[in-house]
Amino acid sequence: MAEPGAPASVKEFEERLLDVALSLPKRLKQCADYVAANIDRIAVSTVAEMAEAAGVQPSAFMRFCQIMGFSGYSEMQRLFRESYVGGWPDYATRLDHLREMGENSGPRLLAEFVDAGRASLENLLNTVDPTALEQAVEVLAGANLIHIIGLRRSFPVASYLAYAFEKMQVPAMLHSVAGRLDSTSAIRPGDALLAVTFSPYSAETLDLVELVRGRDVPVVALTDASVNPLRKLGAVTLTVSEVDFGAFRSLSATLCLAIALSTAVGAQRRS
Amino acid sequence: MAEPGAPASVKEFEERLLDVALSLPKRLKQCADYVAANIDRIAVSTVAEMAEAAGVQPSAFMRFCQIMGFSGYSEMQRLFRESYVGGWPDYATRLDHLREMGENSGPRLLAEFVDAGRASLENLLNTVDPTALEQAVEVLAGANLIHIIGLRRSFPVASYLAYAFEKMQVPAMLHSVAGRLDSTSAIRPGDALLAVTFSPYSAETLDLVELVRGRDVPVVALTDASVNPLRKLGAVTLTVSEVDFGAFRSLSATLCLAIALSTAVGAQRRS
DNA sequence: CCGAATTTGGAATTTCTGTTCCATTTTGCT
DNA sequence: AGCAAAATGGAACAGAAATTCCAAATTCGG
Repeated sequence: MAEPGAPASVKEFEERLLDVALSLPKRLKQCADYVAANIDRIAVSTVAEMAEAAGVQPSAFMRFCQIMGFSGYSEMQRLFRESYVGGWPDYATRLDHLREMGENSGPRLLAEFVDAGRASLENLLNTVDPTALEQAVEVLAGANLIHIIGLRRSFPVASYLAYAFEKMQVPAMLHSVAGRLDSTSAIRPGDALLAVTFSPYSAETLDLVELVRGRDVPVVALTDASVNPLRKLGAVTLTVSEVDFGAFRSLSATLCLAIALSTAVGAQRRS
Repeated sequence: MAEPGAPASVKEFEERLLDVALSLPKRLKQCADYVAANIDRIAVSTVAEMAEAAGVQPSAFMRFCQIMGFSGYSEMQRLFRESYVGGWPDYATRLDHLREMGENSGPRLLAEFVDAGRASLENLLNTVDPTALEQAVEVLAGANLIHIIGLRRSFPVASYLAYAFEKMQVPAMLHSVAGRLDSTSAIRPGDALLAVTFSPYSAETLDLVELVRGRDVPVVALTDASVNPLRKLGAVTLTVSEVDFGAFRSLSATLCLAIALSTAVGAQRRS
């Protein structure tokens, strides 16, 4: 029953996985990736479930098990069922557990930020006005070229938006102040500006918004709840309030809105 | 399928168990007692195994399941399997359906991404190894200068890290390939490299990791759970598994980990 | 102590899951 | 481009597990 080369522990299993993963054809690599990311599911799932979740046929998953050194799925599953040591605590208890750790230890901070992030996401659905969101999608989908600006803390968001648009082949341009190369003349009628800014608002961003409004270019703003100058300038404003922990603000909610926005724009363009 | 009076959570199950346990005949009481003491086995055992361990016939155990309000063992087991994996529905297929249905309105997408983000964050606590995290903090806190690299999809994360370190006055340098200005000679002994990369891994990042490993500079990698080449190169690896669906990858969990990591490093430096 | 009701054991049945096999497609090489 | 080898998808098969059913055993009231 126990194959000669079969991993005898979860650790051995992981090592084996690393070994073989790189030289695997497409479908089998999918299995390896899914298993790596969801290793704890093996104990409680059927082949059919695993295969579907990995996006392959059950037969492909079987082959994967055999490559890992087992006679089949059942044998592989046995390894994980046996090493299953009583119910993993649920999210809440795990969180509590991590919180009890040392003051500023990494795990402790992680628990706090995860919690803050979750709270932010929950809030997000309440604070974002659906009408404004659809309006924003409309504006951006109708633009020839989408200009994106976001500096300092907002820069990660801005760069993510640029990446997402590029992926969906939506014409977009990321403006930055690197090297003081303004590219303001690239912003032309028919375009739109997507500005990301949070208090304290950077002057460069506000200046740019003001400038393009003067050229009748529509502006969509991703910003926080405080009353800010952007609304006055006639921007479609999407409000995000992040729950912060300590002095640091997670960007979970902001990025989530950014993905939703860019995906919606991409979808609308296509149709 | 779902019986009207069936427990919908492990908690409800336990309550119900207490209720019925006293008024049970001998064999069924045995079942109740064994289940009470080994509640976590339900997820990974067959009826036959449970029955034998409880010292009864399978049919007796079946009757016990029915008394607990389920249609049979399978239904009871499903409750425990689902609670074990923290049930995150299959977002890949869900988004697939969304796309097929042409349901791409902004608000609808936002709700989906919020949900996916929340699940990712919960999962983060499972996938990140606390020991590895502390090790990573150790390595980075001890470095003279922290070099950060992350391209394409990982660039937002890398730039966020650079911003956070700067805010905390931790010496850090963001490497980019803009203008093909490699700054590899800036990486010197005593420094550390923080690499952010997700499948498909960019060659530039892998090359840089390999290069600095040759100089005995320690590497911390923020990456996904897919089996990847970084581990082999001796990097401290922090794994995040997030829902990946083409361009639609949320970065909620990744950024959360990034903040926790950078904050912890900042705190450790100060002390 | 007898008889009805309840509980129990175990075999028969059915459903579902793991596994295998082979035709078709894809990949890699000359 | 054409061929051989490898990989893949899907359906058919085998096996194991859940479930049911009923006869035998036990319990309990009279």
